[in-house]
Order: sequence, then structure tokens, then C-alpha cells
Amino acid sequence: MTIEKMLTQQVLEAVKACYGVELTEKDVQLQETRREFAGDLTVVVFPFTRYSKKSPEETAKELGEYLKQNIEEVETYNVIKGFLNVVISSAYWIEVLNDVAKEEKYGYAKESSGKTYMIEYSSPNTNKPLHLGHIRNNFLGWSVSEIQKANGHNVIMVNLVNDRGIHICKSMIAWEKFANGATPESTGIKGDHFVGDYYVRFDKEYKAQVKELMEQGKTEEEAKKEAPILLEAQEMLRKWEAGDEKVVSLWRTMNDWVLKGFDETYKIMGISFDKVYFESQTYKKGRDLVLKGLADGVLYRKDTGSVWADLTGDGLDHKLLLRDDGTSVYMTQDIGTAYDRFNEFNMDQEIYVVGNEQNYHFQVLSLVCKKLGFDWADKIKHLSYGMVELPEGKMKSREGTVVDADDLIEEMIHTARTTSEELGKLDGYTKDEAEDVYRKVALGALKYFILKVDPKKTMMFNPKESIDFNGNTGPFIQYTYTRIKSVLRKAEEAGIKIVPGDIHTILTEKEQNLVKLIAKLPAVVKEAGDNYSPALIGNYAYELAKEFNQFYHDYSILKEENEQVRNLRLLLAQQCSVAIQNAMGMLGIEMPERM
RNA sequence: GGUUCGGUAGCUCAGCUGGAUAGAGCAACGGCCUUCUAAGCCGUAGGUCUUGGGUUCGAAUCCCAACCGGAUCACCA
Repeated sequence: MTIEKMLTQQVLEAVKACYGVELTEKDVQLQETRREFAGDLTVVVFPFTRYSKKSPEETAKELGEYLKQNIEEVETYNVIKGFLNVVISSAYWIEVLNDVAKEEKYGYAKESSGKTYMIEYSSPNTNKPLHLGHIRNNFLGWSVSEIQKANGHNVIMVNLVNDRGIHICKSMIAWEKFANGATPESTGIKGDHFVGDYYVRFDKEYKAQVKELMEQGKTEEEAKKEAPILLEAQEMLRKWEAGDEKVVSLWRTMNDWVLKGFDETYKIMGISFDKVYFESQTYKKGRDLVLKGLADGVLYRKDTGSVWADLTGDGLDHKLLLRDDGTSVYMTQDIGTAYDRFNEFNMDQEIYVVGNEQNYHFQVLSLVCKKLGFDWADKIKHLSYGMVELPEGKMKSREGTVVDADDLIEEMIHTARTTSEELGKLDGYTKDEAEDVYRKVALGALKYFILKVDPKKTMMFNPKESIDFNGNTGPFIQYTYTRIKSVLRKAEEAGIKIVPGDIHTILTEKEQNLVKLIAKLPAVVKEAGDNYSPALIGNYAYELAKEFNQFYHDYSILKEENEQVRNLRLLLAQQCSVAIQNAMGMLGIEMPERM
């Protein structure tokens, strides 16, 4: 039983014994004692004063005395302004540390929850390369998956590639017109960037044509609809849907270029999927389900032929589900794929990692599925995250203000390399080993930068002030880890073994703080899981690293002469490294052994 | 306008299921490397927690209102 549980129970006993009232666990407010006061855990006694009919101070004293008498681990207590600070014995914390050391994968659930979560993330369009916005999506999706796994859930990570539609056709048309048969191979340009360039080329041509049409006297609205290159793209989409061989073949070729490019980016980002869906294979789904809903009378049809859901009862509007011509829209597809997925995997939850610009879409998706009578409708969860903004505001591809994912990562690696070479700490490493460290540090910096921010908040990224490697950053935490590993290596070289179990010493404040922090990891993992928030894990890892660095600065480990104390500190350092590594692992951040 | 998410130090962010004197990092300034990695540690300075009400022993945190900002409200995806 944890000390928190014991205290809670005994406080209840004390209240009963002293004041004759039976309360429940939730009436006991237990919190960590603030740094500036002596003690480990604090009982807030204000709520009990109405039963004790005494001052908070007196009440706290009575409870404190009771706890001291009845709990072995309670060494002493003090009362400050109605807060009862309880001091727990060193022996208890050493036991906690020993227990942690016994665990195989500390911080991860020991047994399966038996639940299956599907997490859809990434879901790129195949007409342009990934940018900073996608980076947040990918890191979040991966991390949330890892966190749910750590909570014991079975997780299926899926990607729904948006590989069809007018946007692809725009790139295709532009390629046909302007490429003269160039390919990623012939130009040496990465496939996704190559295709993206033609998407931009399309837009340029389109704008020129619109301008020309307007000069010929058309209104802007007309011009935008009638620009020849747009009409060509639309015609191409029609041909694609009709299965035109030439168009489909080009579509396949260009998609392959892009996907190959994405694979490289995914690889360097360190993310992957259990299953990849392609919209070209799913976009017709959902139509039958909607028609059935129509037959069942939960949807309605307009005179023009389109099918709608009436959501006014839920405070929303009417939502189109099938067009006049009977074809599916985005919403219809999502209903269809969700239906298929729940049929196939019977998940307990399906989590969509999608930006908050689509809040409305997912709100409607849930409601419509409920209307259609699917019992899984409320298992749909939209993990809505905020945009990444630049100092000038939102990123706009048309204005060339997007921060490209590949460029950014490459820049980060460059910075990591330069910094590391200046510090010269990797002497003796081969070039490959060193490059591996640069990659880990660069990605660590980027991932931490993105993930430490609460997902639902809009975040700011300033490309001019490159991402820091000092302070509250990924590399700071990685650096702490490498320091520990260095100590552990030296201990091993000196033949010093870590012996868990038999340790008798009094912990210093810093040591005790560290044990408490280490012991907190499982609770943090649970909270991060409940809230789908990698940020909580990030904050935890930083707090732990910071605490360790202070400890490391103030005390020596290997040079400590008291063997018991040295042993304890080594064990402590080792478990710190485990907690840091596991926590950071849940963010998708790898730890180098040296840096 | 409807819906929705935000507003905390110069900047970027924690804290928000109500608790003690609101915390970090960056930037600024001042210290600490003959001692386990200075990508570190310590210190100084920096605040009307947007504003106004309410709830209570106690509010950055909960409720109401206002102000400011983002997102969204297509027979696009």
C-alpha cells in the first residue's frame, strides 16, 4: 500500500475517533508538501474544522498526533497555518526506490487493460510535402499511442492517406504541362517535394489565367471558375473516377513518388503505422449506410436529391451527406471507414488526431453516427490540437510561409552537429556513431519543443530563433541522461556494483526529492493517458532532470566514501535514468549514451 | 452572428478536478570548471494571472458578464 493511501485511511480513522464523523476518501485532501516547508505530504485540515469545532491549528495537531501514533512510516509532523505537514521516514523512501528498481519496464502498466484503441494520425495529402503542422500531428499521434500503450491498452496506429481528389489532379496537370517528363530520379529531388513543386506551379499558372480573364472583363468570381487549367484539372478528376487508364497510371506514378518521399520523412522522424488506409479505396464508403438511415427515417432527402441530417435538435445545422448526384462527401466517407473499422477491430475507442480546424466535423460525425444508431458512436474521440503559428501568423503555403518538415529537421541536425563539435565531447566516436547522436539530439529538441505544449493550445514557432538546446529542452534532458550513464559506466569500470535492497541510511532532502519524483512516474503516465497529453510527460521528465542536475552538482556519487550512501546514490542515479528514458520514450525521444 | 478553444513575467510556456508567498526556460545582469560531462549549477531583476461581478474559511483555478485573439459554420477534403 502506498503511503498516500495509508495516510488517507488513517486521517479518516482519526476524524472518526476524535470527532465521531465518518467521512469518505474524497473528503481527505492530500497534496505534496511545498518545497519551502518541512515534510513530504500535506493534509489540508480546513474541511475538518466544521466537525472538530476547533481552530485549524488545533485540529491539525490532533490529527498529526494520531497519524504519528498509528503509522510507522510517519516520523513526525508540523503544522503551519492549518496545513498538516507529515514527514515520512527515509526507510520508507528507500523501500520505494528498491521496489522501482525491481520493475522490468518502469512506468509501463504491468498488465494489459484488455482494451483496444485505434489512433488515426498523420493523414497527409499526397500533393505536397509535410510541414510544421504535420510535424505536430505526427509527434502527437505517435506519443499519444505510446502513452496509451504504457497504460496497458492495445493500440492500432493507422494512417489515412488522402491520395485522391482535385488537389492531386492539380499537380498532375501541371506536371503534364510543364515537366517535360522530368522525374524525382532525373532531377534528384525528393518525391514529395518534386510533386509539391508542380502543385505550386499549378497555382502560379492558375493565378495568371485568372488575372488574364479578369483583364478580358470577367468578374473575379467567373474568372476563378473558368480558368482553363482548373477546368482541365476537374476534367482529369472525372476521368480518374471513370477509371481512365492513362490518368490512373499517371496518378499512381505521382502518388508513388510522394509516398516514397513521405516514407523517408517518417523514418527520420521515427514514426510508423500498423495499418495504412488510402482514401482512393475508401472514398465511396458510407453511402449505403446513409441510404439505410434514409430508409429508417433518421435522415431526409431534399427535392433536388441530396440527403441530409437534421442536427438542429443538437444545436447545430443541417448537414449534407450525399450530393444531388448521389456521391459521397468527406463526412460520408468517415462514417463508412469508422463503420468498417469498428466491425473489423471492435475497438473500445477510436482517436482521431486532427487539428482543431475540424472540431465541427468530428462533432457532426459523432452525432450522425449516433443518429444512424451505431452503438460505437460515443467511442469516437477527436484529439483536437491547436495550430502552429509563426510570428507573422498562420502558415500559408500560397504565401510561401510554410516551414518544411524536411528542411527543419535537417537544420536541427546541422545545429546539433555544430554544437556538439564545438563542445568536442564525442571524441572517439566513429562518424556514424556521432551522426546518430546528432540525429537523436536534433529530433529530441524538436519533439520536446512541440510536445511540451498542451496539445489543444495554439503554439508559436519562431524560425528565426532556432530551437534552443539549453534550459527546458529535449537536449537538456538527454544531457542529464548521458551524465548518469557516464557515472554508471565509470562505476562499472571501477568494479562498483549496485546492490539494491539492503540500504540503511538517512536520505538528504535532494535524494528524497528524487525518489519521490521517480515514484511519481506511473501516476503521471496515467494522467497523461486520461488526458491524451504528452505535455504532462514532458513536464515530468524536465522536472526530474532538473532535480537530478541539482543533486549531481551538490553531491558526489562515486567519490562518496560511505559505501551505503554511495550505493544508494548509484541506485538512485540509475533509476533516474530509467525513469527519464521511459518517460522520454513515450514522447518518441531517444536517449544517446553520450553527448 | 452561432458554435468552440484560448488570454498567466519582455518572449515561449507550466500551474487550472479550488489551498500556504503564482513557477520554469529564453533574453538581461552577477557568480561557479586542478573534483563523476559547464548542453550544467547558484544568484539578481522581472506579475493588476485581460477586466468586472459572484460562490467560500480560501479563486490564476469554479460560475456569470464584458473585452481581446484563434478556429469553424461549402453539394471541398
